[in-house]
Amino acid sequence: MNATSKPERNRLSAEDWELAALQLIAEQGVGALAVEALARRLGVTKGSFYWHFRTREALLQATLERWEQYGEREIISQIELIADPRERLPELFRRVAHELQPHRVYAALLKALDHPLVVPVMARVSSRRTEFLETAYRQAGLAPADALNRARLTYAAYVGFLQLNFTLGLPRLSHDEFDAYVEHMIATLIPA
Amino acid sequence: MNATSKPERNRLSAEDWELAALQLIAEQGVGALAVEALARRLGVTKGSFYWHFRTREALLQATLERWEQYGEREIISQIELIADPRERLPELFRRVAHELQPHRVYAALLKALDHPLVVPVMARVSSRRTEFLETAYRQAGLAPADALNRARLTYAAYVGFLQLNFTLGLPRLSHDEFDAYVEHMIATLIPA
DNA sequence: CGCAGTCCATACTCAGTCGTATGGTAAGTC
DNA sequence: GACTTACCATACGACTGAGTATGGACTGCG
Repeated sequence: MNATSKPERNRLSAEDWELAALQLIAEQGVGALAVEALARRLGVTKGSFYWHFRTREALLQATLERWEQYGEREIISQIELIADPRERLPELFRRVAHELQPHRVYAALLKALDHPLVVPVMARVSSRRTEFLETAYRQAGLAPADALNRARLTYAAYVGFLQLNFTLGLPRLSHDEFDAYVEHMIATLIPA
Repeated sequence: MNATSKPERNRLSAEDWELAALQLIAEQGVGALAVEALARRLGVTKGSFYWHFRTREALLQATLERWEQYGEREIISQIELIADPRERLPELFRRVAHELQPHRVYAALLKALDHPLVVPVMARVSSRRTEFLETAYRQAGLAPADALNRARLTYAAYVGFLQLNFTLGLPRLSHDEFDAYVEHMIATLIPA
């Protein structure tokens, strides 16, 4: 983290390509992940790329794996430290609502679900998160069957919100409106 | 509707191309909408296509417009006939849950939100539906501010469900599980 | 019958992108 | 100081898919 941040005249590593690929995906989607375009972004040519990766798909695969591993567990592990189980879900909602960059990547990957490589990754990540929600709902007092469906509903609402207000830029919520929406979600989805 | 249904040796019209394009989008997404592939599907060559449309984008545009106009208003108009306003939302949920083909198209379009042509169409359709939900929630007794947020939450849950269980094929719900999920949605989102 | 308009086939051009082949340069290593 | 290794540039081949040019076939109409 000391000298490889800036795109100066440094040599590149495979990790640099993966990070740049993830950023490009967040900005323009998986479809825009072209080898030469990414090389131009990094100030080099294709020759560099094909030294680090065997193919374009290999880069995408490595990038997705990196995202799947490093993308989660910051929030989830913090939430589990909260003592009162009934306080975890509201706190989770509010913390997630204040993120930004992780949602960008996730939203970009949602738009790339026609690509066979991203489907299993998104399936694993989404089901893990849903399972986390399910246990949280159970700890909050919901019956097992209700907890499962409530977790599905909650995560579906999250995904749909990303598509509608993030990708689609639909209602263009103001900051206050967004906060009110989050509080409405909490009041509606979380058992009192 | 008498002789233009079957793909026999008939001549084609622009409408035939648009309908075939919509079906192909529903099956394989917008990215798979290629001129020659669609021509093979219809049993002709590109020469036919470029007589009816100036470009590939023109076909996509026309197809999206057709979908936007003819895609809705079947269910919505039927729902408005229900006398008791408090019965409309549960009935809407259950009817929508029993559809299939419209969801296919909508889900395919959700995956194509990186294409600039589909964004405004999806924005219009989605906001119209959300507004319909908002008035329904108001008629069901919710306060205006709550009705708006509840409508957003409901439609986001719908969109997210499509992505997760349709496109992603996530939990692979059985028929009974799906019905239970719908009833859980009704119990959670609709005021008693 | 002949002609014009409609619809389609064939054969191209052109641009974008993946992947390869090969040579070049800077930094270490003995 | 020669030699290896890591990284990159350049040039090329091949494929894919959009769009064009042009001619042929069928149909209705005078």
